[in-house]
Amino acid sequence: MPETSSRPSKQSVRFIRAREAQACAVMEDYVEMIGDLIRDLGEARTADIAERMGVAHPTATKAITRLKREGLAVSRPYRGVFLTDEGEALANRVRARHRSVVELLVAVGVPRETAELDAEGIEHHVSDRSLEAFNKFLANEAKEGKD
Amino acid sequence: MPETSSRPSKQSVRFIRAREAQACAVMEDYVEMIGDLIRDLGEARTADIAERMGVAHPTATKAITRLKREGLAVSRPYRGVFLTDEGEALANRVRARHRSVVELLVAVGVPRETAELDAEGIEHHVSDRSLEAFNKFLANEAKEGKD
DNA sequence: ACTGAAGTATAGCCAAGGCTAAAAAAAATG
DNA sequence: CATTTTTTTTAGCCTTGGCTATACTTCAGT
Repeated sequence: MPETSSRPSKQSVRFIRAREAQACAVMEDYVEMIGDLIRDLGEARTADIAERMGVAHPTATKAITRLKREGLAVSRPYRGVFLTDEGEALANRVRARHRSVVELLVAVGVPRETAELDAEGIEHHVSDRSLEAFNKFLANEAKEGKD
Repeated sequence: MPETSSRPSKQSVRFIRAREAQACAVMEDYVEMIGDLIRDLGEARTADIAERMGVAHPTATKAITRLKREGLAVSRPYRGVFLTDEGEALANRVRARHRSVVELLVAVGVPRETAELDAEGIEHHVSDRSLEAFNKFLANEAKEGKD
């Protein structure tokens, strides 16, 4: 992995970071989706993955190949896809983060339906630091609502 | 064995939407950056654009080519880049949205520095609907803080 | 006015992530 | 048990957005 730049300017850091986050986004989405399918249907089939992700079947197959290469999933030809422990851990992290993002958006006044749509893109760029702040904010809201 | 394959997936919509938003993200970033450079330095040169975006010069050149094709910018070879009216309008929209996202993150408790970093990726997925909610929330915060 | 240093553009490579069309394997049906 | 239908994979193409190396302008300093 070659260094991106010998001396990144201060302004450039955030763009580089955003690009890195984006590079993980698709993998995160597939892993979460596979986790959902296994939970709901007992297995994740290529056709279902593709259909729910809104892509053509071959696109899903390619993504699964990358997932396997990254050690996040396993599968045998013409059989369902399953997550490794690492993949499952990622899926759970992603799912939790997704929920928090949706809830935060709703909490600040975004209509739930819009929140669900926007969260899909937003979530991949929410750092642990921001996520922590979101959860704290939500916990506080819940407490105040109770009084 | 539940027969699930006949059900058309509504979930795919949000992924398709997120992909569309992502496709605009790079263009939006370059347009905003060019606007900033023109404002700060009077012109936007390729080297400065590349340096601030954190990419190699040819990558910036390619992006500028796409911007010109989309009617967002104009330039003559070996000369600076300038925005069309459309490009300038986009830059202003993007800049305002960026500011709102940062302020919202700060308002819910994200440290300012983290907010600046995360906002860069998040902003491209914030719909007009969400943006409206953000601004309303911020205006309300400001008012309550004043009392 | 020349020459060398900056700055800019082009050529060509790569991987990701879309697509369609076609082949291959598995499953279902007569 | 053969045949058809469904599902999955493979092959091959495209664009985006990175990169390096090289070529071409422009500009500045003698």
